[in-house]
Amino acid sequence: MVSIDEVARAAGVSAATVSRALSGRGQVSPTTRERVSAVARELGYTVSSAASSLATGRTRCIGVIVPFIDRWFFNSVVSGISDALTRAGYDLILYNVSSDPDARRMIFESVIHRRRVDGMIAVSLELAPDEAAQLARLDIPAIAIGGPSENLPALAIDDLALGRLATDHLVALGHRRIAHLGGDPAFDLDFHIPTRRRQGYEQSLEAAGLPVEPVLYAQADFTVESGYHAAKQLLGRPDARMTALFAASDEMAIGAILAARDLGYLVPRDLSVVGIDGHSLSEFFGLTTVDQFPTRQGERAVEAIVAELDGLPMAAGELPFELIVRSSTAAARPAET
Amino acid sequence: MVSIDEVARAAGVSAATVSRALSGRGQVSPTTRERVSAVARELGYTVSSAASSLATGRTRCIGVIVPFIDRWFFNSVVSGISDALTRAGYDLILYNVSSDPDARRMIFESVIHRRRVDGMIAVSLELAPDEAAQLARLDIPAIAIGGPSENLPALAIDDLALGRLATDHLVALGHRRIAHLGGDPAFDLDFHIPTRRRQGYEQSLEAAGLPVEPVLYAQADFTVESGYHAAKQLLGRPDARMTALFAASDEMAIGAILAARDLGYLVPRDLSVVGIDGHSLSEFFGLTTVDQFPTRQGERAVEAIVAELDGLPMAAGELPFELIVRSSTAAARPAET
DNA sequence: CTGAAAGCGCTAACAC
DNA sequence: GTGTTAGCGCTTTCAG
Repeated sequence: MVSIDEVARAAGVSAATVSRALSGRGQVSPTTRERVSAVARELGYTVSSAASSLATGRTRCIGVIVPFIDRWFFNSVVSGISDALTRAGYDLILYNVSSDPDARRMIFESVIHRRRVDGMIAVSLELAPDEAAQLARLDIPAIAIGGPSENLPALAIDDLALGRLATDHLVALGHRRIAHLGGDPAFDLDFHIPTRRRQGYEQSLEAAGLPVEPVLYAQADFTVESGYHAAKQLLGRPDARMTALFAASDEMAIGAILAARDLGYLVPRDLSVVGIDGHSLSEFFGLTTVDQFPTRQGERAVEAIVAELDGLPMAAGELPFELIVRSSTAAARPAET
Repeated sequence: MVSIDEVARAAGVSAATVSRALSGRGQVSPTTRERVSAVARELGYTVSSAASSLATGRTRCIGVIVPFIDRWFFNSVVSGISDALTRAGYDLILYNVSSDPDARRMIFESVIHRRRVDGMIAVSLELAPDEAAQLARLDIPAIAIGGPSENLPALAIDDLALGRLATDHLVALGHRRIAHLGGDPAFDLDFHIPTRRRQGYEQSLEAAGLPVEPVLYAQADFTVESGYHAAKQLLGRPDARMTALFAASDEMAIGAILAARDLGYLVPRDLSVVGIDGHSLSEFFGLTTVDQFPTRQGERAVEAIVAELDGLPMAAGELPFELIVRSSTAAARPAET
């Protein structure tokens, strides 16, 4: 591997000049810069990140912690993060804490402490107080995506408003018996997303003067399959008689659409369905959804971290979302209202 | 940040001893090791990866290059890689070359040259000769997942055999008119996967003495949506009259199942459908598929790289696959054979 | 078994 | 503008 000294010798300058010429920091005459660049290119020289990091204290790496990498929402966010980091000239170290709790502890206790990253992004991960403390000890900028966090500045999505918007849409269409497919609150690590969306649903009903009925509520685990089964249960209850359903995720909503079909119900004639996410499959299924632009969320997080690293104030804040109306929702039929 | 010297001073030994005690390399008396560990823990000391890398020449990082991170197959592989690397004590740097060609060039020309990684895994990425050359110049172990590569040792999946197995299954069920949903060969970057699977399909037909008919072939882009549309076209052709369909990906197969349903066909009574992948949704749809265990593929790649880094010979080789029969395929009805 | 000392390859003051 | 000189924090001979 060719070192900076070889380049320096070949270009007839000192190592310091090579460093300045190539990094753009400090003054170098255009001629020298040109010559040094040429020599470096010719020799195939690239700085050693280790040496550079050691000297500067910067690694030009950002760590990203996710609970899963094989779920749509998370890999969409990571995709946005990845593109934004590449553009900003940073590498991305992926910490996937999913599998086992031991791995998670390891990561927080030692891995991230090797000072390998200049900043951290935690995606939909509610940190335990001691984990947040570990992060804080690193003394690098860190930001959470996915909900207000007590221990970290965050790009928060207002899940309450999301749930309210989705339900308001159904209410506005004249539906009075609106079911909700939520998540298991025990599985509520991720910023209480299921709970918040459910509360939004309830607020919307109450605002419309509609009762919140337990018979109109079912739990699933955010997947298509679980949504399918839960929706089938709901649709099968003789006492439910809903005309609309709000699922806390698009995947569950898709499951619900498939369940309705299998039971012989027509969507949206017999059942209006709305989801949350903006999942890549939602358009195909004609699903009305509240898009939360996960890729954009990742980009926003990168912007915030990079700004902070550049000495600007970290811009936390709210994340945008938008109701996308497609063909899975329609006005309640007069006979049923 | 506490340094090795502070630990050394606090423990009353030299920095060298601290290094030996903590790394496990070299001889240290049990007593000293114990004391040093205690002090280190107490002070919250962790080695600086930059300093360590500079001194040893090892980064304990593996680079992973993927064309997409937001597609099921790739994030499944990455998930496997990530878990295996965590277990092996390596960090994972993710290079997502999807977005734009400029980014791709950048990554190959300079990013990976900063010697930030000890090894590289390229997932389903056919490298251009110059890209492979860039990689080779790094002089670190590299391995490709996804098909035989001319420029890189590879964990290859035998896509020909995959296509043959899927088709053989349909043939064995007595089907004579078997359609194929393939991928766009122009989109064939990824080791000619669509082409190979199609060839396997054709081989199987020929072995069974069946003709290869263009009318039974359609192209899509591996997604549910494209599979849906292509299958609908195929099923609508008056001259096709197929009783079975082999799709080159599970997502397309799922699209085909949905298309058949929408046309009023019953799966598998009117149409048997088989896919390839072992997609997480395939079980839900009762899809018969050839599972290619992507998570396992990632693990295998890590094993190979780590072995090579430990001085053992790199174990390239073939990847396993398995036919999983579910409810989307059934024997051809006698009347139709 | 332990310590001293020489670097790993680069950057950042500080001179000139 | 450019070179000199110290390190950055760790590992690893080499002595003892």
